[in-house]
Amino acid sequence: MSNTTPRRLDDQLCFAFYSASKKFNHFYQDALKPFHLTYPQYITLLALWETSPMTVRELGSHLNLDSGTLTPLLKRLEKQGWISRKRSDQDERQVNVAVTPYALEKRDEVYARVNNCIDLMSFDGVDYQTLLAQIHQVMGELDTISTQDLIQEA
Amino acid sequence: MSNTTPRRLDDQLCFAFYSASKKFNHFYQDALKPFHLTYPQYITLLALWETSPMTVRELGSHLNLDSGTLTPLLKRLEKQGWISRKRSDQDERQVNVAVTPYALEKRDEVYARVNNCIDLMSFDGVDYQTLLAQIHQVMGELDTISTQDLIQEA
DNA sequence: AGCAATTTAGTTGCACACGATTAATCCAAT
DNA sequence: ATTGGATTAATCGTGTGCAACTAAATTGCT
Repeated sequence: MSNTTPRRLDDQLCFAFYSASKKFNHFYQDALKPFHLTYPQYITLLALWETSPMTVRELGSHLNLDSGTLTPLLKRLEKQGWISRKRSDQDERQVNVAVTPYALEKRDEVYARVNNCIDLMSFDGVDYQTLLAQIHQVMGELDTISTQDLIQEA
Repeated sequence: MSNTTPRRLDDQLCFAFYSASKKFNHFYQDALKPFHLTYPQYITLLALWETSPMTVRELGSHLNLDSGTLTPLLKRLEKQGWISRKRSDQDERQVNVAVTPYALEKRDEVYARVNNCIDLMSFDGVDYQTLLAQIHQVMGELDTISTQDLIQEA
């Protein structure tokens, strides 16, 4: 109850992630412009190029997105011909999402475009693995904080 | 044109920022629940607690947000009594955004709540300054890539 | 078998985020 | 003094992101 100084550093850490995420999003938006894909749509396709078909739930647990986000996103991808959605015969609650032949045909082109754009960057002073590990550690820490902990002092 | 392998590592870096940003957002959403503030609203107030008044443009350049995002956000903050919006007399194009007495009164309480929630985390294995520096370096690299570079090979 | 609890995807409502456009205002150069 | 260009905030349209809820289907328990 005594600490009334803004945590500049911690705020900066969150703000850094917030800003970096937006910048990356913008970067991919430009890189993927030839395909009319957004970053969330791109990572959805990435997951499906690796494993297809997947149910909406499986996709969601890979991408950390719920059906409220995925359903409209998948409808847009379907409309543009990248994926198909079909209710499972075995369990009619599930919807199987699969890449289309068009998506398979375009896959290498998308990979090449993204790789070429990434090549424009030079991560010289960046220790890639350490950075990734630290981010994961921060995320792990965020996961350990339960909503309960936060609520109890509200 | 030859590299058709997905850049798992780079995708992972972007995805790590993307995921961490969402987790942080959720963390602050919970922490700020007693005040009915979102994270973007909170950083807007942080900026204004430091400098008030500011024009929408000045706020936007601090937070990297444009008027399309800020105008509705500021209207919500105004409606809830945190800020005031008044068109400048000197230059009627500008709108001066200022914290209200209510916001000043609540400031320390918000700081304390955020600090208490951050205290729940332990950034043990994390070298805070190095992490921040690396994130800034990545952001700097993203800034150097101009849209032109990305467009030319589209 | 029958029914309650669970699971799944979809829907709704709200809040960003941003590109593109618009309207009002200011400024600068004639 | 006018006017053309620049600046500023607001607006519009699209696309997430998520909490809360709904409807349908499945599972589990007796």
